[in-house]
Amino acid sequence: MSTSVLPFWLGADRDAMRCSACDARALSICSAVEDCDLHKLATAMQVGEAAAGQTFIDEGATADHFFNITAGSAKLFKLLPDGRRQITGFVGVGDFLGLAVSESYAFSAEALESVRFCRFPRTRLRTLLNELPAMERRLLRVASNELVAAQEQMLLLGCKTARERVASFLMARVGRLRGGSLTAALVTLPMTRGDIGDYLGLTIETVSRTLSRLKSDGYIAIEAPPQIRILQPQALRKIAGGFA
Amino acid sequence: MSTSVLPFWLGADRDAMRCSACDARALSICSAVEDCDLHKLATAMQVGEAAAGQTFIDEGATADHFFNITAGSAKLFKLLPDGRRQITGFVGVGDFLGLAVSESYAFSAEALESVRFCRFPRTRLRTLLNELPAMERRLLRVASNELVAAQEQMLLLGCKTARERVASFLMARVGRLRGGSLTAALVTLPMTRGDIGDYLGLTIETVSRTLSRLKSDGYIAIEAPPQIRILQPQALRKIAGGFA
DNA sequence: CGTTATCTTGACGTACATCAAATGTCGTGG
DNA sequence: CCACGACATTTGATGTACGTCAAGATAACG
Repeated sequence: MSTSVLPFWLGADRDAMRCSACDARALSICSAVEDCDLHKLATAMQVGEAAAGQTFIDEGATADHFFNITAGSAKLFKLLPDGRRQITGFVGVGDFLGLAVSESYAFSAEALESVRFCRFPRTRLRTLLNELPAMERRLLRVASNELVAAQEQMLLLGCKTARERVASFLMARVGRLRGGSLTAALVTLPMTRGDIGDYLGLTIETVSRTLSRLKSDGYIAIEAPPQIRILQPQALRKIAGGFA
Repeated sequence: MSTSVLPFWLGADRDAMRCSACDARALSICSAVEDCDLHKLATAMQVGEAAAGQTFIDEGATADHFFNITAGSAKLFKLLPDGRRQITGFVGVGDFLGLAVSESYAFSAEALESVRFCRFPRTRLRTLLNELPAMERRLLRVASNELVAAQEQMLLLGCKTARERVASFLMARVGRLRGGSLTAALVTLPMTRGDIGDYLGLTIETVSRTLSRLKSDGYIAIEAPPQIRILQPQALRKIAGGFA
């Protein structure tokens, strides 16, 4: 159901300019790299893309690359033998994938919308990090932040009610847009209800029902899909935090 | 309910020998530091301890130290306002705490058995890492491994049944002892059923019932507490993996 | 050896899952 | 532009795994 190699490679190995013009640079770990060092990155990397729905990292496969998303978004997930799925996160422009130290990838990645990325062979990364200590520092920061997010997600999965989970999910989406404004906000949900369910440890139906309930309670409004308007961010924040 | 400062400090700032004689050194990030550089660690660190049941890191408090466990074990957890608790992990000798980049700790830590540790001011760690790049590399490895473990735990909390969760927990305990032998193994559970429950997203009663069931099914034997004998590791591994 | 916390076991309740069907949405081709 | 089919979403009816409540049993402790 999921093995897939990339459709084609946009060979850009020797195009050092590519990095300096990259949309994602300001957001990604590459921002830790000085202009004059960019060629070291550019020569090691390959650019690729995956169409919506395509799996471009396979859990269990040999982990020979690190990925950096430059366009689009994707979902990361783990599977059980009978098909049960846990989505461990959604990633977008600037996000970094494949930190795992082990031999194989710990999760699969599938494009939500068409995704572009650049990837580095793991073999070269070790030497690359030695040459670019700022990048290593940045990686450590990224990993630490992800660890905090993972712990927050454990709290959600282990303790929270369906209502609190959905509220948490929506508020996390608001937070990633701007600094949690107190007024109404519009969030985009590029993933399906099924994806949200597998991320929150709920079923499609429960996600749908819970959203309907939040709507009828006046907390949110469902706009032209895939958008949702947060009508009462502060109240929703309280629900998400487990106060209600 | 939990604020607590350490009872006393075993002042050892100028004792550079302490590190080279440390029990935990081989297991911890300190193993990445050469003997000749140990004094850099020793001068920055403080040694402390916490009695069983004592909270020595408070979620939300200003995160001004990094911790390294040198003896004993502890549980890490997050709380919701109404007291619901998610234990995010158990740590032991050699484990490292406080990677969070933010201003405050993302979790609390409470000693299971009497704990000894050394801690480093966050302010000094930045310069310490610059002087000791091997330590930074090691930290990145540690963080990456924890990230993989966290994703595995999300799979557990989001997808697995009570039976699968408890089996996973037991097998993880076996794995940390030796390389998952195929014969019977003895595991020690220094935490209460309540702790296990809060770690697995279950109640005390469900943990107890599930253990009883695994016992009556012949998978495990309950020895003199706090020990459990794994009678059928391979079968339990399958249950943990979601095959049963 | 009493006191208290932890663990086990049972009876019952419930939040969410499952099953099922109606409704809505989108892409495709006539 | 509209008709059609495939799929996502919503909504309802029912089932169940696990939570809650309660009572003993066992172990830890001074």
